[in-house]
Amino acid sequence: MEGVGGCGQTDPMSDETRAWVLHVDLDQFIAAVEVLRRPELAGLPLIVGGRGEPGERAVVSTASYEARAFGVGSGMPLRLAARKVPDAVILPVDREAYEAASDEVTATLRAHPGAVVQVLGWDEAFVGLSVADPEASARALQAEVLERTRLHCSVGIGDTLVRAKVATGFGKPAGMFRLTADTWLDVMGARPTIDLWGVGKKVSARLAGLGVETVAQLADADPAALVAEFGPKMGPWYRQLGQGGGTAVVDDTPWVARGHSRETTYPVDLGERAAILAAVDDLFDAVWADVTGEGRPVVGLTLKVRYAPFTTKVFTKKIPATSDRAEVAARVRDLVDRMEPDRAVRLLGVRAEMTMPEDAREGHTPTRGGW
DNA sequence: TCTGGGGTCCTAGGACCC
DNA sequence: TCTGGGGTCCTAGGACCC
Repeated sequence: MEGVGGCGQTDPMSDETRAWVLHVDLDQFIAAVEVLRRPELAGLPLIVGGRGEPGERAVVSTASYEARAFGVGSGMPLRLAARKVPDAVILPVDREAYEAASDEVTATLRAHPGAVVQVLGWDEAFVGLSVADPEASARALQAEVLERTRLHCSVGIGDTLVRAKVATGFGKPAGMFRLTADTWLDVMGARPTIDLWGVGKKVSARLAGLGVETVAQLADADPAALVAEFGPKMGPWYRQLGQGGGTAVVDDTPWVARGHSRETTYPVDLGERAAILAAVDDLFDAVWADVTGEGRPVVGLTLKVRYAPFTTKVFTKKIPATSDRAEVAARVRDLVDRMEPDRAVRLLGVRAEMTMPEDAREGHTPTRGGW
């Protein structure tokens, strides 16, 4: 991969064919899907979240640009968002509609000649391509997605997954941006570490405690200090992240879920044990349906409890692999018995972990989250 | 402001074994 | 006797992502 006859410098506009990572990210995905099926909403402040009731215990999934202008963003309590934008159109989350639109986009990307596609979520994917002109490929992908789904997307172009993912932010909306080893520190070096994919509030604060404030400082941080603070895996990983490094290989291994879960925040806190047991049974029914759909035995269970107002406890239990519903239900009941009695419950969650097939996602990218 | 739901992966500490 | 060291498994908690 060294430049043939090169003198150490690579021409950023070289016409040499090489492997590129393109990160395709749909703009305002959920709001855009809603506008497609209800064109009269175009141009209105639109908020999607929960069951679409402004007073409920829920948060904003997506806000349109018009609503964002009022200071509404993802993750904000729906109640607060409704107060900020009294005229907003508030819609319930419609997972099936978004999944259907998402599948269309994925199919479009996969149909692109030579594309290796790794889906990250409803509205984004990595596309691996060996080409000479990645911007031309990005334009082509945008046109193909727009033609088939009427949705706009932005594209980040990089020589690693991390650089492609970060680049996308500079291409929004509906544009593209290239970020490589040559340009990474020029563009990102002076920015705070929290701008990195995988660094949140807690980690950026701990980094600041080590005197590491910027991406450039993280890229050059003392490896031993990072290991001491974050452990043998995450320490080296954060340093590499500061350099925009990591894998350049887009992995299209089919997704295999490790588990399934359901959780519910109740509009009114649960007090009676009978009500709690009934609620856990409902959650378990839904989880069991997902698990049996996979056809793999259950090997672990988790019960999540939020006692009002906001103390969360998690109880976990490994169990011998089984596909016997009554058996698993009995183990769930064991976990319920660990709950503190006589405490009001605001949230309950049930999760089941399944056996993993051999070699599934083996050696996959050390990134975390829903992908 | 008062905090959803569905995921993944990492780390620390204790138990247990050799 | 009054003390090792390593490995593995399990549980609980934390952090992050979309």
